[in-house]
Amino acid sequence: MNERGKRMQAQVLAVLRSRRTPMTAYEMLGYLREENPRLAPPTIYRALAALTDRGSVHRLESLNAFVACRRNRHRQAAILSICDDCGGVEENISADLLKALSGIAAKSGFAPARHVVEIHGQCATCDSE
Amino acid sequence: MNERGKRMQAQVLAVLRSRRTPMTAYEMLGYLREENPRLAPPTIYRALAALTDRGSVHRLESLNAFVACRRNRHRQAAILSICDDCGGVEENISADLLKALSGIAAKSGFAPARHVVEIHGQCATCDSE
DNA sequence: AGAGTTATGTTATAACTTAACATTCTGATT
DNA sequence: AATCAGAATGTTAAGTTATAACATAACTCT
Repeated sequence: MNERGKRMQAQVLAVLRSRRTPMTAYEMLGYLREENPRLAPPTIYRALAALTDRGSVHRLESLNAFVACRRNRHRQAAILSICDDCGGVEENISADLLKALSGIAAKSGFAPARHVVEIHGQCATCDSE
Repeated sequence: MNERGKRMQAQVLAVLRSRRTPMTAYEMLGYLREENPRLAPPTIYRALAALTDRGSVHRLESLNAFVACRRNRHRQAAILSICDDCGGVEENISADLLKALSGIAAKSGFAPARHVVEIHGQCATCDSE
């Protein structure tokens, strides 16, 4: 990846970080177009692919949306708790749980490569309202 | 739900069951249109919504696709192992693991309501090839 | 500066999903 | 059996999410 690539990824990441709730690619596109009106979806998706590969961004499969990682540098899959009321996302890491999940899949010989763990519900704040 | 609704859901479920790999809504639509050419997406999506509510069908969030449930009548979330080579999906149930996941989320006061657990990788057959 | 690589720009379209309202079917009631 | 309310599908249209394919521009290295 070259300087230019990093710049684009940094911009996308900055937009994502400016919010604590998930954004869709098209929402990001909206923001970034204020500065660069010619920006097109593929560019965003390419930056997002790089960022998620790197672990700086998590893709929320059950929302088709993205959040910035708040616990940088963990290389494992995160357990993402998604508040269906406020949209907030909490990130948890648990090597043990991931291992347990892999174990269950592996009982039949399955070789796990990537985990998707998302929990929908209400965050502490919304739950107490 | 009335007789008519059941019929449509049964048809959709039958199509899904005829395959052991996931199908998208449009693939199902393709099949069902052979008999009923006027069938439109909303009808499929409505049937799928009912079937997933009921637990007869699982939605694969990370694929935007659906599979028939092979272990009927479990009310808990399934742990779905998805083979990225052959597309096969294995279903596992583990109340303990789900509870452990909920526990992790609950540490911060999060109230879990629905779990999404999908594991990508290679099934035993594909892994040994 | 020039060659080769890599990323973005651009256009177009594919793939997935739902909104909104019309119509038809169903099942209960009289 | 005729009517009617409710519930589901039919239909049209559009919204949303994602990618293919090729052109162009930027970057890196020598």
